[in-house]
Amino acid sequence: MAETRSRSNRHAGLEAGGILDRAIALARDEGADALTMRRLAAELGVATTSIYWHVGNREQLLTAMVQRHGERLAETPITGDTARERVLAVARLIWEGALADREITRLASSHGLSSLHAQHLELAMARELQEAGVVGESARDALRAITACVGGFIVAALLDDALPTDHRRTSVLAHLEDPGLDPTTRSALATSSHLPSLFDTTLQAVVDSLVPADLSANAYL
Amino acid sequence: MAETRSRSNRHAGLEAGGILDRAIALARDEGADALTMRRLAAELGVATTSIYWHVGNREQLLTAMVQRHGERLAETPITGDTARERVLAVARLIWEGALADREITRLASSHGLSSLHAQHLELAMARELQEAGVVGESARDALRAITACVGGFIVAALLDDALPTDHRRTSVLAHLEDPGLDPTTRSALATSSHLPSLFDTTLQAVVDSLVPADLSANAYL
DNA sequence: ACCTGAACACCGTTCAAGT
DNA sequence: ACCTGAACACCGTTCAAGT
Repeated sequence: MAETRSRSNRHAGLEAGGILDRAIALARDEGADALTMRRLAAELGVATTSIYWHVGNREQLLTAMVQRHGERLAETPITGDTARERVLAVARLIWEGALADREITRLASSHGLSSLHAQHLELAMARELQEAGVVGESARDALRAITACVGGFIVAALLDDALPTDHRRTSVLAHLEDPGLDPTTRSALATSSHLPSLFDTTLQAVVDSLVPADLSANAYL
Repeated sequence: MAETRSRSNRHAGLEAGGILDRAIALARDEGADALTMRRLAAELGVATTSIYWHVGNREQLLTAMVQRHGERLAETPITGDTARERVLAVARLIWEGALADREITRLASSHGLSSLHAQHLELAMARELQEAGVVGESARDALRAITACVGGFIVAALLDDALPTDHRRTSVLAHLEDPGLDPTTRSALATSSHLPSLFDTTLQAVVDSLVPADLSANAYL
């Protein structure tokens, strides 16, 4: 589909890294569904089976892609004055990173690879939690709860742009007849929330309930 | 695979409802992946193409399945003394319902049908929010935030039993070398959280941040 | 070591044809 | 109106064979 391929590719110069980058680009540009073994091979100008030699089967390909993409997400530095703020900042980074490359996120989430995708950012969050005085099982639980909520908001956001100006609107609830439901609520359900700010206030509440307030507010001084 | 089929099925007595129930049972018993058009047809003792006549293509089949299953989930009565408690009770119902038939939930979530799945329970939550004095855009946002977090916990729980005693443990974080990370945290990360209680405390915090405390505590008196 | 084409066992979907 | 079989255009994967 993209490159011309010489009749006999005795040594095509393929390497795992290049294949993964092509796969990531293909999924990002043409959608997660476009990433088939055959299509990717065509994009690389190579026989389908060559991919198997370098990166293995489809599941292994997806895993390596998500892993690679996730490492890049964790390169952004974390800002914030208190450790508590930095915990929230990492949550925001996971959210923004996932939404920046939605197709990769979609791929990860539909194959149970979301935690692998956010792996490195979760480690950063573990460090900030520790700075905030949360360690051991509390840290594990806090991490689990925060990332669960972040993940939930991410899939909510992905669903929102899946049905853009579709008839069955943002909330399926909108057209479910119900007496007794306040008419202002009813009409509000037909509109969409501003997810980024809703994300912020909600995650704030979750973090506040899990990490103690002051303690190490100035741990760096 | 299941029934014998008479050579000429001039009138097999198929109806949409029966097909959907079979499909739900098949997915629940043999896993979401087992639900193919061909397999379902075999289960019904009918030609593959018959399904298309009654319920349409695969996407329409899945939508109708999830819809039907979701209606049944909403039959459980909601308990709780205050409206606030009942909001939380509905959240727990969504969580428990999703986990009771994981394969259906998996099917719904991987096809962007989660909100359709929880549709009726979300309506119930909207009613309880209203009882708690939350209406209009606040209700819409509260609903959105709560269901996002609930959804996040659900996929977290689904992932947990996807890798049961696998080597790459509950948290992929466990084997990510990091100096500076507290050893108690490090070893805690290799164990799994008790999700049900973590769900409760977290959702409690989310609900508390979104619905006012007293107001209609005894709205029923 | 690296890459190929052929082949296998699946998919979802369409459609003309039967009763 | 309801149901069928054949056919089409895809999949992922294996494997013997080439260089």
